[in-house]
Amino acid sequence: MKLATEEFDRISKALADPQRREILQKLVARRMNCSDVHAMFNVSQPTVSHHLKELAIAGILDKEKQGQFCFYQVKAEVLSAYVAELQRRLGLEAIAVAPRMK
Amino acid sequence: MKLATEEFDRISKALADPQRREILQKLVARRMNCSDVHAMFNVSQPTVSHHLKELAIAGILDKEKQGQFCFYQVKAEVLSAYVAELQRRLGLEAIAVAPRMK
DNA sequence: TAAACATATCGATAATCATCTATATGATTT
DNA sequence: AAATCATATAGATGATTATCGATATGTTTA
Repeated sequence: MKLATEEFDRISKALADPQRREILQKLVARRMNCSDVHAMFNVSQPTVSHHLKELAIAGILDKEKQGQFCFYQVKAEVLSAYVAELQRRLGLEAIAVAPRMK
Repeated sequence: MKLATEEFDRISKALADPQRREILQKLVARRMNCSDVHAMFNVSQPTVSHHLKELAIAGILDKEKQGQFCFYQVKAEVLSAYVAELQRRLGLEAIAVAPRMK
């Protein structure tokens, strides 16, 4: 999966706010709805909703409506693609460690 | 090398501005002084100076004064540590990373 | 159907920040 | 010593944004 520069920059921005980063980390652990997230932090419900929207727009969260609830979960492929692209731009090479022959 | 949360967040912010990210990418390719960088972009010299300072404060650039010139170069270990920490926080499989040979 | 609940949107505000011009500081050169 | 060059700082401005309270919208339950 290849990220365009605008997508890459959007994700970088989404990760740059500490509150939003913390929310994202909670969602890495498990899929949650908005009030679940809200219960974990000391910010208002609209603020949580806003951050979730930003993360979703950046493409790193999936939004799934179930009745009155709205579940969010991380899109691991996008996160992986982001990190890979970041490594490429920073000149860091991923070293694949080959299993030793026996 | 282990990054504290404040250092991690500072780096995330430093990477979040596209102009600053582009400057950083140029410095990944080679060590440069301020006017070299300035010559590559359409922003004023003070703006370049500001971005270089932010990157240095974040700990991802090394600043070395040589006479009237001031050379900046990336600190690959810090970038590696950042990416590793990012992967950890995003729940991505940590793979070994190393600075590219030059 | 009315009340309660979950989430999103609106509009406002304060803080942050990217950028500029002008200028200061310090080093080299003539 | 004066002029020139490299970089940093000061101060201002406009844009972005994190946050809030109030409210709208849509869903479930009593």
